[in-house]
Amino acid sequence: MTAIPGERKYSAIARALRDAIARGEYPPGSRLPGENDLMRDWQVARMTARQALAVLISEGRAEPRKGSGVYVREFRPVVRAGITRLAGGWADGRSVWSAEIEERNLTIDHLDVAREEPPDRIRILLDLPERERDAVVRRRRYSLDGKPVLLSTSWLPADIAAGTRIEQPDTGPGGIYARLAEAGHAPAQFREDLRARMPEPDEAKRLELPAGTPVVEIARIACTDAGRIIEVNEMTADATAYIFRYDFSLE
Amino acid sequence: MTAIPGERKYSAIARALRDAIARGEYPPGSRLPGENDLMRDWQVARMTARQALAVLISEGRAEPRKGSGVYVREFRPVVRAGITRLAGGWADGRSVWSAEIEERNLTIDHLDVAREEPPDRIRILLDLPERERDAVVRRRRYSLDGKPVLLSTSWLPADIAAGTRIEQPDTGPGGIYARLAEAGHAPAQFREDLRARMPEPDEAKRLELPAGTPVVEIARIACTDAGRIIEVNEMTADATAYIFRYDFSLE
DNA sequence: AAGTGGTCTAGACCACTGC
DNA sequence: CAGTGGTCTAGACCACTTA
Repeated sequence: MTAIPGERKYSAIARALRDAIARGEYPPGSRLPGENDLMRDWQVARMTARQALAVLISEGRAEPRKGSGVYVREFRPVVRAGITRLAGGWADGRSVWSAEIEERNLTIDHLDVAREEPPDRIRILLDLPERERDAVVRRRRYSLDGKPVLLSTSWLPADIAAGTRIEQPDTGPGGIYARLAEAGHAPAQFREDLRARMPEPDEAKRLELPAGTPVVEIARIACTDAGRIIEVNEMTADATAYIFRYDFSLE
Repeated sequence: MTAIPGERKYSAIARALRDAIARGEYPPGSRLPGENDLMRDWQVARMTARQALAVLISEGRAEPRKGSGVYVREFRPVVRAGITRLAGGWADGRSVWSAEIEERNLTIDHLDVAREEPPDRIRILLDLPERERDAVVRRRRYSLDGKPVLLSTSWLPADIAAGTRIEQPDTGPGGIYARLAEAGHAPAQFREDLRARMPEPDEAKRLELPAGTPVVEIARIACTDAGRIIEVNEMTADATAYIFRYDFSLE
């Protein structure tokens, strides 16, 4: 414990805990000293001990569980491959981060399909005609080993998707892109825009996110050869659950 | 102000402020009611008012300035195109988010080049020989309109890069990739792995991040046709400053 | 039933900002 | 110099988890 002149009490406590975690004294999943422990060990008031723990929580290093304690968080991300179009010669699995090789159980939790008038930003992209402002919307929630990790909302023009298997829960082999191709609107180009931010309160609830967990928002646009946008898919992912991978080769 | 049964005081205050921001009552950059205002208006103790403001701050919606007030945050991201290999027909600028069209001033703040022994994860990827464990490392900091937004650390094998213009601050036209190509190690494939997390304390300092700001970590690997990894670039970006864009076409 | 974190009060002093 | 957010104390009651 090296003292830093002028350092705040809560900050010194937080730093001591952070260092102890880094040294492996509190492995992932283990319980940290609680408010009462810190009050006793450091001779501080309750709110000061709480503030120290709040630092680690907001850094995403610890997770409070009501009535139980504050625990060191575990990170076990899966790789989501955004592009997989490799010319070979690329040794797979090469990553700076310890990626998950073992099998994980990624399932679809919730699925509903409807016809709705989309929000403005979607309507403009899909270029919906005046007489038909509705679109087909597919909403999904994905869970990884039982924990929700991804919310996905996919919009398609009704004049293409309505009445097809795209409006069924099970879209058949090849999914919606195969169905779009059969309907003469084969997707040819994709764009994914990513950004990270802190979650909205309702996203935090639906993804069961502890404090200090950002989300990654992905907007995927699919486009035909003719330049028509045939799908807009907005996704919100638990940032701690995913590594987003993009591979590309020159020629 | 709709009451929610059982809702906590701080939560109700936070929700009221959040809704007021959403309604435009407090535009980006404006000052929110302070601790003293909230204590008076809601008849609560100081810590309760603080907690309400802390909710908005940790959500990334507000930013405290010592001695001045709590302010609504502004978001003006730029688009970073990870891949730009378009077959045409793609109407550019199509995005779900209001992207920045206007010119922004992205500059390199800091730049230093050195020869160092890299950390293990890098050494393994670069497959450095036993007799030469050093690598050439280029560290950069980028600022957008004067605010630091990106830290970049690029590692290259010394047996390729040492003594070349890659070790100069100015690498010449085409940058390091052109120099690598001239040396017979043209990059042919790239991989970018992205993940979002809360910043380390020193990253928060170097990027001048207010609380509630995640960072995006990007690990970029460049590889020759022969399958040799010739560069590993680790970047840390202010998540509020960037939209990461990946375009790709089938065939 | 004991221990835990979550909320809340009513004070206090400090450093910093902006007029 | 007045107002602001930042830190800190010493209490209190509550809902929840765990044994």
